[in-house]
Amino acid sequence: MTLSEEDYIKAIYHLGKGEQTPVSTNAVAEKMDTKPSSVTDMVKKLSDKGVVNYRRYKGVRLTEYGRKIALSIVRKHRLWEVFLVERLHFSWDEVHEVAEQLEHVKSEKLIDELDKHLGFPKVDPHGDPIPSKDGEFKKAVKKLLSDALIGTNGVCVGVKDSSPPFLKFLDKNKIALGDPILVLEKEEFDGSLTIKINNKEMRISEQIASNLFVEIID
Amino acid sequence: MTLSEEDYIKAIYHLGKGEQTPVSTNAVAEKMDTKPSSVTDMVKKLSDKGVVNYRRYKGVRLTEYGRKIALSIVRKHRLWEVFLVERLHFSWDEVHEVAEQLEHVKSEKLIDELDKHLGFPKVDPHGDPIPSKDGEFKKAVKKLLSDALIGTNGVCVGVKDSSPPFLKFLDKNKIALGDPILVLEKEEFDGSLTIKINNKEMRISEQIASNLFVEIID
DNA sequence: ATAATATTTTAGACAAAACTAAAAATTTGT
DNA sequence: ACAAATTTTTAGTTTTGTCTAAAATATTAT
Ligand SMILES: [Mn+2]
Ligand SMILES: [Mn+2]
Ligand SMILES: [Mn+2]
Ligand SMILES: [Mn+2]
Repeated sequence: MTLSEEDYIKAIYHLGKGEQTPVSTNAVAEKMDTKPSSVTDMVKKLSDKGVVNYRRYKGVRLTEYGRKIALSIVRKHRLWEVFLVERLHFSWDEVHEVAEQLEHVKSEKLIDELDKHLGFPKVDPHGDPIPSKDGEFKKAVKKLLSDALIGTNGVCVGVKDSSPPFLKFLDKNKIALGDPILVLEKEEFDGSLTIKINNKEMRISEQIASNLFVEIID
Repeated sequence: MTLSEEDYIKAIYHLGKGEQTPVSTNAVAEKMDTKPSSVTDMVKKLSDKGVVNYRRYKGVRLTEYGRKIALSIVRKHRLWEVFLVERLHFSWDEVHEVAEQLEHVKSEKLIDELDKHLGFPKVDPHGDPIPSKDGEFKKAVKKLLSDALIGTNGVCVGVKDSSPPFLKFLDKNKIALGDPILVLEKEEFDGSLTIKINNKEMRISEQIASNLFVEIID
């Protein structure tokens, strides 16, 4: 697979979360920052290669083969992110761009040794699970903080939005993965929450809460 | 610079060892495993970009700017090689192909942190010097073992040929960088040498000797 | 149901990087 | 010096991945 093909495969994978439903041409174009016509061209090529199922005007879905490829790229992306943060002192808002390049380096030995070197991590710096060599990975049992009821006791385990602005906001407010969170209050009017995190009370907007994953520990 | 441009720049740099003399189109084509006509096209483009000086039929030379770029690519290549060998258990004959890809990853922070992480190594696994961030590096005072006189006492510090077959041969014969070497005999007829290495006497062909660098310690 | 709107595809063009075949310039041999 | 051989460049294609503009299809609203 070429670099470009790999990026398309990854985009289709991420957009097709739930799997079954086909992904629209426009959605791919938006995510990849290209034009829909370019997506159509590429999708035809990927279809010829057996990577996706495609019927015109009906959207596109990864085949089993395509899913394998997607998972291997995601695995590489996330392992590199762990490496950058844990070994090279990158902060979690700086890794994405570099991992975007590193994920395309071709060498099975490289990625297996990297995995071993890092102690077979299960999640990346944003709390996203790292697929194993054979493409398996557990869908973590996490829910959005914005969906948690008052009194919920949990641990912060991931972010939905991993854009630098959001991650920097969390850093600034000393919210990190692994932190225990208790939901104290929920404002009906704007959905904002009062939480206790690291023994400190703070109020966060619904926009923040809907981008933070927690694992409930009841 | 694109990946392809970077590979051309690196090739021109390596071919132009002594600096001054221009590099021929055919030489670049051979090294890059492409056709001379492709080289001509690329060299024109690099000339437009100010990376090389080019006059048709007269060959090509890197500009000062081009040399900077070349050194930064060589730096990345060699630092990654060190990483692969020292941290990921690659052997020295496996690293080149992967470093060939990693050298193109764009991130100044990445390479500076990698350098730090590795303890600012001075040479790569083949004994080749690693340029510093600002493009300086010492031309090691090494000479070919085949040029050494009888009685010479030295340390093996590098290889001229770093192809897997040669490196594997050295491994098999327990010859490694850092090993002390004493030249015992030199056969007039075929140029072969009898050397003492690691307290063991062995005979090596002139072809081997002419691809091993030693630093003399007299 | 039909018109308006939005989405998707097709057709045609372009830039990057490669190739082949032929022409031009240089180098070599006598 | 001049012919032969070699090297290098030019001209014309090809492939990959992109784009714009226009046509086709699907969706939504009246
Ligand atoms: Mn990518
Ligand atoms: Mn991530
Ligand atoms: Mn390369
Ligand atoms: Mn090397």
